[in-house]
Amino acid sequence: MQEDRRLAVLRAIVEDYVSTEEPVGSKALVERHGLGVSPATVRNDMAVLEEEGFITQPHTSAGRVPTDKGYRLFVDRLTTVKPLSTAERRAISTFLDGAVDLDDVVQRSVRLLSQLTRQVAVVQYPTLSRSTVRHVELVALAPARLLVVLILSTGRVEQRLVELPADLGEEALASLRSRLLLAVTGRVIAEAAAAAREIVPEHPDAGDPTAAVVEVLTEAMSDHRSDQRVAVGGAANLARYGDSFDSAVRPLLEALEEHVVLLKLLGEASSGGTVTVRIGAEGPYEQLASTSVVSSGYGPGEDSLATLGIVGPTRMDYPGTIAAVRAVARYVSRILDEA
Amino acid sequence: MQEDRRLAVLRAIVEDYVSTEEPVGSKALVERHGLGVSPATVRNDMAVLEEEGFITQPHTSAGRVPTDKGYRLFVDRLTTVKPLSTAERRAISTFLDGAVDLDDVVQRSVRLLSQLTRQVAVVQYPTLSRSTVRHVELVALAPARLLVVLILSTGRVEQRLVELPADLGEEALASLRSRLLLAVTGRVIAEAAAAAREIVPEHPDAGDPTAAVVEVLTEAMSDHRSDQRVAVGGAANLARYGDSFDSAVRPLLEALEEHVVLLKLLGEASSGGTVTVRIGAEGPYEQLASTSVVSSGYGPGEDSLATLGIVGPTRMDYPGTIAAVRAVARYVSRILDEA
DNA sequence: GCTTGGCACTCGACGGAACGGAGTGCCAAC
DNA sequence: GTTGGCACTCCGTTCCGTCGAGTGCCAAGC
Repeated sequence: MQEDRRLAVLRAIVEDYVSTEEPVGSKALVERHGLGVSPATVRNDMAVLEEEGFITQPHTSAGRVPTDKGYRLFVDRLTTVKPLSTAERRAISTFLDGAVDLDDVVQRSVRLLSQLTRQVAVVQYPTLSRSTVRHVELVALAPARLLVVLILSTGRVEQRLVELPADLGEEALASLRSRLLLAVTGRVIAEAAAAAREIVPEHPDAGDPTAAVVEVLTEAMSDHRSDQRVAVGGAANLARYGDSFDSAVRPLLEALEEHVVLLKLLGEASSGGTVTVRIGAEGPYEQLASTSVVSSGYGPGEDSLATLGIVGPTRMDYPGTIAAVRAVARYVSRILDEA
Repeated sequence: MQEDRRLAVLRAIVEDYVSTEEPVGSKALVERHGLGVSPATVRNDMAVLEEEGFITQPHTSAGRVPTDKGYRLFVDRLTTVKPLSTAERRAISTFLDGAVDLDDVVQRSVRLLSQLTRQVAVVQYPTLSRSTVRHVELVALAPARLLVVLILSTGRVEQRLVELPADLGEEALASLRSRLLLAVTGRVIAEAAAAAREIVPEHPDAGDPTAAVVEVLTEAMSDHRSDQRVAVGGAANLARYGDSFDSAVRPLLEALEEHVVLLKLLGEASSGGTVTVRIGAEGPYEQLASTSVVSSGYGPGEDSLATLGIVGPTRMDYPGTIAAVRAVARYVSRILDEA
């Protein structure tokens, strides 16, 4: 079937271009891959592939380069699963097993991902929104100064300082604490926030602390700032771009500073451990038209609490990258499961 | 005095080279600065300056470029204090006053510094070592699972999970908590850790939690990992390097990933708000021979808890950068003072 | 004793011409 | 449908030649 061979040619072009970074010509293609046909035949196939928009030539009489559409087809239909090497597997487990807390897990994941893929890695901190409240603690730092500590099922701890309108006695504190606990523990934060707002002062007077504490607590729960935290690593890998500096590296470096942008790039946490690939101009930012994003949701159980992934040039080793992202996402999920 | 004029020439060379990025010649120099002498005279001065090692020419018959030694002299003796514009002052206060907690202060400082100086900014999180323990809280998450929360005078909160050998009753928990508080609150962490280690189990048996808790707590106190946390921002400014990519940007990007390296670069926190400038090869890393570091200690009161600063090319606007770093360090210190 | 104008010289940057090579498209033959 | 042949197209490189900024030196001037 010519159709099959054309796809084989496309695959070969993608693979060659990814490894050599140079437009690939018909002759080299036949030599490096055992296609069993002559360069002329490949040229015919290439002409068709170009007509269909899967490849282009940078200029007449140069080799061919895959287009976004070409990469898309390659990723969707031509990718053969590339199992990680045992060395890589071992690297993942030794790297991540040493983590001491959530923060550390995220930090290590970023580092690991960037080293495995040799790309810029981005890991979103687990979102608050779907997590539950494990505990609330009120700590009196001074008579009229309270530290509110909120502990979530993901292991994240948020703390806020509250200045009270008046001094607070031991028993008032204990009472407030127990009522708070009753209202919020075990609940998903959205519900917990609602329940907290239901709490009314026991002795409504000017000095009652309830309102102040509840306000701070619900504010901490719905604080979207914490939803948007991400860790970034491996920016040094950008140095490999070398050429195409202004067009590719500069906007990417800028994007890396804007965590909001990064989150949008990573996209919705695809549930169930599926890896999402967004190629070039498919993404929402014009300036990042020559970068691709490979991302996956992660989280304990079946849930996807957050997303992690890498950002790199459209010309990247998709099979290897996808395998690495998937493996890390799974491993991190497992760690969160255990915790 | 010719000596004075020579210094004026050096200053002019530095200023011109910093703003134009090109070797500066005698003629252009006389034109742009009102030196009141002829190019030929300037050439003679330049020859002397070159002989003394303050400037070089990239190649014969090109203009002159300052050497590290030249920048050093410029910074030490020729810098006129350059007050910040009111816009900049306002930017600093509006930017930093909105901070909600320590983490936020650090994040905002990095951002602010990188925007003010248009360089890569680095801010070290306040060190634990000189801070005191404000509070310790033990939270029973489950009968045999304890969350240890350590609150320090800098506002930093460290938390650790402890698995206990056996279940723990209410009163045993309360007793342990109060004994801990007595031992550690108000003390500098080194002393606090020592005091904590003195605590012996009340009822020494296999199930006693004291040992486990104390171990985790002292470990958290002496954890140097937290000493070494830094925030980095403004890497996008590296894009302005453009030329000299491999020689300058790549090693710097790599250094930015290695927080240990960054800390070494920032150097000892110079106390008392003095700004330290390390120029080119004066630094400890060969690969960063063409970058300079401008840093300052900061912290509440007279202490320097940590360091902040910027990293940039040796060819930078030293007066402006020094002013910005100093201003930010002072402002951050003031904020920490108030907290 | 500096300072200055003059002058020959150096060397990189820039631009155009020539060349080689990789790659293509097309066509006729199989 | 495949293949070999062939003319053609450009790109990248190299090789000048020119231009100009800048220098160093020297002799004259203040």
